Amino acid sequence: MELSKNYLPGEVELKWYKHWVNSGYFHSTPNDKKAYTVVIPPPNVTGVLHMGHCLNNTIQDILVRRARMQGFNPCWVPGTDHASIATEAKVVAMLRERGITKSSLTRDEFLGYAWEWKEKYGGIILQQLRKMGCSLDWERTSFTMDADYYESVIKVFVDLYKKGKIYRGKRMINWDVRAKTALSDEEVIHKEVAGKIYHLRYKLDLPGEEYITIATVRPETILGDSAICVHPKDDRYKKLVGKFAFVPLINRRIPIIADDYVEIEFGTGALKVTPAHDMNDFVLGQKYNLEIIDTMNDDGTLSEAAGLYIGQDRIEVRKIITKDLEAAGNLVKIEDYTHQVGFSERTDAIVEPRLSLQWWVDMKKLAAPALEAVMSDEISFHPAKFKNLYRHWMEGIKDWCISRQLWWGHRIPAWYDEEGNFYVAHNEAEVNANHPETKGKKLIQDADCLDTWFSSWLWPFEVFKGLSNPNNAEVNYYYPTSTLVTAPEIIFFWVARMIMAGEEYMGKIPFKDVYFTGIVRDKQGRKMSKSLGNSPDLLGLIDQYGADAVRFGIMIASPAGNDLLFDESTLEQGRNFNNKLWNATKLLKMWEARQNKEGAIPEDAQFAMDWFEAKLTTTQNEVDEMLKTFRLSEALKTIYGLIWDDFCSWYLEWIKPGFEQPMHQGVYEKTVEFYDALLQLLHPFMPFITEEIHHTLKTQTEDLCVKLYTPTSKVNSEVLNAGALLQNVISTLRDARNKNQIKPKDAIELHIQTSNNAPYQTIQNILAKQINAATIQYTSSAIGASIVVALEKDKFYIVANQAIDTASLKENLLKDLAHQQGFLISVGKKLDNEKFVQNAKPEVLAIEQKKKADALARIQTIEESLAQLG
RNA sequence: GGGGGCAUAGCUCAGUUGGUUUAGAGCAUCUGCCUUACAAGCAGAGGGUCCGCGGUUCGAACCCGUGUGCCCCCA
Repeated sequence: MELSKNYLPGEVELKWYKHWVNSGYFHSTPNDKKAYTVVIPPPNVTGVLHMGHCLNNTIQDILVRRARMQGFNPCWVPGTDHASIATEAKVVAMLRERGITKSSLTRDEFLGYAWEWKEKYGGIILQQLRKMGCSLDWERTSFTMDADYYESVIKVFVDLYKKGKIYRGKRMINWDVRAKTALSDEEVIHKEVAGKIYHLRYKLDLPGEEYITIATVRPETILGDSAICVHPKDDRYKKLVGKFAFVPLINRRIPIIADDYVEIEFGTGALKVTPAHDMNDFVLGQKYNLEIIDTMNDDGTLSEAAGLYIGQDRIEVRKIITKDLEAAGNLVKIEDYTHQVGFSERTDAIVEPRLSLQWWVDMKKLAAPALEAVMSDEISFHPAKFKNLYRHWMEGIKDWCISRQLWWGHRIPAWYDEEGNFYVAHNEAEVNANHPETKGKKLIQDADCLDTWFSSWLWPFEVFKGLSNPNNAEVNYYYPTSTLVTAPEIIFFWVARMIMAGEEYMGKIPFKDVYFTGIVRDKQGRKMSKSLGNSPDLLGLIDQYGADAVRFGIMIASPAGNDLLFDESTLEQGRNFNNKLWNATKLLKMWEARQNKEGAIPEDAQFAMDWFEAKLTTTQNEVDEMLKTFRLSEALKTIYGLIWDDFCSWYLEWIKPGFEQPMHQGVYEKTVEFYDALLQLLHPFMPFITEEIHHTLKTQTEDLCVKLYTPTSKVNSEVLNAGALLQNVISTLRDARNKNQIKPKDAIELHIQTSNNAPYQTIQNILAKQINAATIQYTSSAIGASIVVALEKDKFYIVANQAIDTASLKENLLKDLAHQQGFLISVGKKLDNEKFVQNAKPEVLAIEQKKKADALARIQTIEESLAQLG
């Protein structure tokens, strides 16, 4: 079979993915092997594959494939998240295109459209993961709104409510006026905004025309003021505390109070308190039992309670009220002022603090064991630096607002009667059963849904029906899972909460290791986002470079624990690496056809084989260690170097027969064996090409995908040293050739002056081939008219058909000499220091003494060479 | 405002309990080669005040303090 000039990934990838799935390699069922379980961080059902997914899922696939080849029973569970806000937004947009408004539909009608959308467009991302080669168990695809899953979410709500860990409370929440929904703090994006600060004077309830001036960035909220607050130590206002003032325009009488929350230096030092429309003012209001006047409707327009501007949007009102205040003589001045304003992550509307009845989870009770699990390293974070962040957050944890004013999601299982009583239960029948007084009464279920994270925190066990079918064989086998791979930005949204849910419902932590990936940024270091348009088209890249190259490119640029600066050039590097592998295959296929079975294996080939065997084993052990500690990028770099440099550039060249000469069968077979071992090592990172070449090399009895790693043998370090010496000599002599402008085609004669010929004799055939030497001889004295090179204690004389540039030779030797002498001085300083000799460990002392001896020997060699040059 | 992190070659990063030859790799750069696997390649080279300052130590890229500059999270 003729192999193509370059590697062509397209068909190969399709072919093998299909084969792997059809062979059932990715499907797992409990057996007597040890489980290695990974649950995918479920992408939004609306999602399309982006660079973040690519990184995240490549890492998971590497871990899972490696586990498979190590003899574990790996189970990687795919699935999607119903993503209530994002999906509802998509469905609303789809309906708008069809000329339907959400408000014209009943809840059931809307959900009908939503499911229709989900079935049609949802989960595209799962198809895309296949293109990347992800070895997911597709027979286990889960969705956070599957029937069983849905029931479990409800079960958890009811259970936590019964345990007193869920409560209903009027609290300040972030309100998205456009989506008319509550947002969690994490869904609010704070941005610096250039605004104005308004100084307004309030008439005091005292005889005469006296005023107090406050500063505010939100003049439209004065209609909801219930107090003015000053600092108790502020001399300007001390006499006013306990007195009253009138809110401008509406003349409501409000008290002047004192609290050290107020900053004396800020603004005028007097703060208007509007408990219904500011988080901090709300706290003050609670403390001083102030009236709460909610002046805003859920769409951001002013309410009846405002008294003025009813029905107009708060942003418009700001302009109008400013004019009216000015006309009324209450506006003192306006200054420019830059401050932080919260925007909705989803709709970009300015978020309004608003009082609302919401459902909350009391987090303090859940957080304690989850904090302990990470602090005690029962769960290990990689990199460990995230432990600090986690601790800080968990120690200051706030209650979790879990209700969302949406229809797509898990509906809150609470029912209200007409008197305003409410009952939490799994369903209405249960309410009637538990509360006989409700029978016959009209009950209405809470209209709101639960926060999406309230379902995803059950993911690691509910994908195995750990809650809907407790103690089933699967959850007992697969849970706790092994490793969670996720982005650091959802450490609180998701990771922390999964730990809590795991402890609460399974009585066990949900995973042993958490690997936090970096954030994918563009070349300029900007986070990739839709709005910036700096996100490349991943499927296009896969088409262009192949999935293996994309996986390579993204992994080689992903230092453990750091962000990844995505640059397409690493994909090119990946493609080139594919091609390198392909060409090595072509070389081996050529040798396969030219085998010679006669005679013994040549001595130099035997040396090369022994050396590579040792090198391979050493590297396999290194890679093993790196993967154990999640240094994936480093592991890939190591494998890349082993294949490109050690195998292709050194080993294959060392065993390469002369022009059109045969290759000894023993050497050929060993080399195929080596190559296969390399492919196996690389397979988790680049699954497609490795599988393809594995089968191209020879007829195989099993696929690489499921081929078990064999334990490594002991390393012969002596042969490793001999190989390193050979490489060093070759490089040094090639450098000398280059510097003296000896053309690659021109053969040289080499004379070696050494006190010990033996190490050179074993490698001399390889050496001759590698530096294009016609002859290699040993000498005990200097060779005239030659290029002299000093290496360690030995000297090399190159005789070439070429004029010798003594000046540049001398220059090189002098440079080397200066370096060695400088080194000698630094070593000498240490050894001459009595305190060093007294305090240093004996082995350190020995090393320093050896350094000194080596430096002296090298200096002598160089000086002798210089002397010979005259 | 509170908290966390980072700073080593042009770029991206290694550098494990302080001593492993006056710091390593990949990419990029430069020089020479179209050498029968590979120019998507081969061979070789150059390139660093380990952010500044101070301290601990016989010895600091590494430990401590401080300054500067970047990044992230929360308010």
